Amino acid sequence: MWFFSLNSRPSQNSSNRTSEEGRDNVTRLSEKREKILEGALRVFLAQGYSASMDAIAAEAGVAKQTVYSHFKDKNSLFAALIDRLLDHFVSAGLTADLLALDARSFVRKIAQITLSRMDDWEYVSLLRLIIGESGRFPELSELYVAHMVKPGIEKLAAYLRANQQVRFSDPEATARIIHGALINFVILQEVMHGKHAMPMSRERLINSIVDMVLFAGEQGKQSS
Amino acid sequence: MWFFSLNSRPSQNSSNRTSEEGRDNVTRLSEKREKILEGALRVFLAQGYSASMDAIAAEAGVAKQTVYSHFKDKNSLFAALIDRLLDHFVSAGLTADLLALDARSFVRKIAQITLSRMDDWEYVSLLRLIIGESGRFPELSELYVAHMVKPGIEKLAAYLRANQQVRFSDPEATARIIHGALINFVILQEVMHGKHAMPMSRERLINSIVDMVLFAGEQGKQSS
DNA sequence: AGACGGTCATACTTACCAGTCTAGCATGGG
DNA sequence: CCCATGCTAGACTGGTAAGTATGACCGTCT
Repeated sequence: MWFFSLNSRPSQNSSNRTSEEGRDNVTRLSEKREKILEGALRVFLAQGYSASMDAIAAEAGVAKQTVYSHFKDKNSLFAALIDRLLDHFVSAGLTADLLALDARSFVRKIAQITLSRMDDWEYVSLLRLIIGESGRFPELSELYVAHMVKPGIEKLAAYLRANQQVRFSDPEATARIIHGALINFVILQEVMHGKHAMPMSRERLINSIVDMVLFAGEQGKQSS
Repeated sequence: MWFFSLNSRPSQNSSNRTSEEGRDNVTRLSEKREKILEGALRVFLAQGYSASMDAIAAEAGVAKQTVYSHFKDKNSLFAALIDRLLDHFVSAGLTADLLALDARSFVRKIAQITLSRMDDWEYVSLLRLIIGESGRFPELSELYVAHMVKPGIEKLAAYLRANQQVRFSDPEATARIIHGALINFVILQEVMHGKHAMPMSRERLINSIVDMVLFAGEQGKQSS
């Protein structure tokens, strides 16, 4: 039905910004576009795809016509926003310096980073939105999987596989278990509002994950 | 805003079915109600809460007025349906005979049961619906957590805690890890359509979970 | 000054949807 | 036979939303 870009990055519009001197003009153009995207972000994340274009325009402090002059229709705006959000959260992935850590610290750090997103209203709402719309907009969740989940799990698996201290019999599956335990904690506690019904501290979960993974990895070794 | 029942179980309607001889009448009443609920099930699960009452009536093969004669409004119908669905899936929980199994078989069995629901379109759609509407209808996800997740995790934790063969340092957290790894697998593969982008067999995940949990549990013991 | 382009407010068109209303049809019980 | 009850089809009301159209405003470039 429709299509998400990502990868195809026209930066702003396909308009010709050859000379840097057109800055004044282009800047103002981008400013509106930016305001629209920020308004759309708040409204879409709060109300889901059913949010009205009037509400978005109002939230952005912009006339509805302006929204339609920057984005073809609702789908385009939505797609542009999701692209942007995925881009944003993808950049906050695991960096090179983590790879130098020992296995125990590495897993702990990954877990802490993943769970720290629980506090990010935008992340929690994005998760809810993507899962919720995954029926109507499969491309959306596929994009999420391809750009956020798959790379994350693969990097984690690659680390586990390459690690010399500990031998993992199935690094890919182990990576999925770690990722699943963490993301599901976010979904359960924040997305599904389970933190009151079944509270648990992040540290407690992290400690258990670290212990479990490390013990499992030591199956062939003798270590205290 | 509105309210889900569950617990208040009027079985069918609160109507008096004292004598089995009123069957003819009541049966026909229930038949319509049943048809409506089945239609609503298909349409709500496929399209989300935004599905139209006309579509539901059409799918149920029933006049719209009939829908409104059995259910006050859209919310009531939706609530009744969710109650019904939660009821249905809750009953398929872990039974007593599982508790007799040794730890390894127990965890494996739990995992198999949980993952077997991946094939159930209704379950996958319900998961998507509940998460997706958890912003607009927090009661919905809280009900899900209270009636399906919490009991499941608590039973699992209770088994782990009581188990004599293996010592778990934190059974509750361990139960959450197992549950998270499993449910997240369902969400990733089926709800978010990730099975093509990142395929993995259930058996492989189950084996890793079982190994991981059992090794972790053996930390204080010497067993092959 | 005049043309242009982006923006704004507002109104409009078209479509959909929740919930109601009406009038007719079928059946079963008195 | 008649009436009550549940059902049906379809029209209707009121409200909301996507997307378009209009006309006015304003800074910039020529």
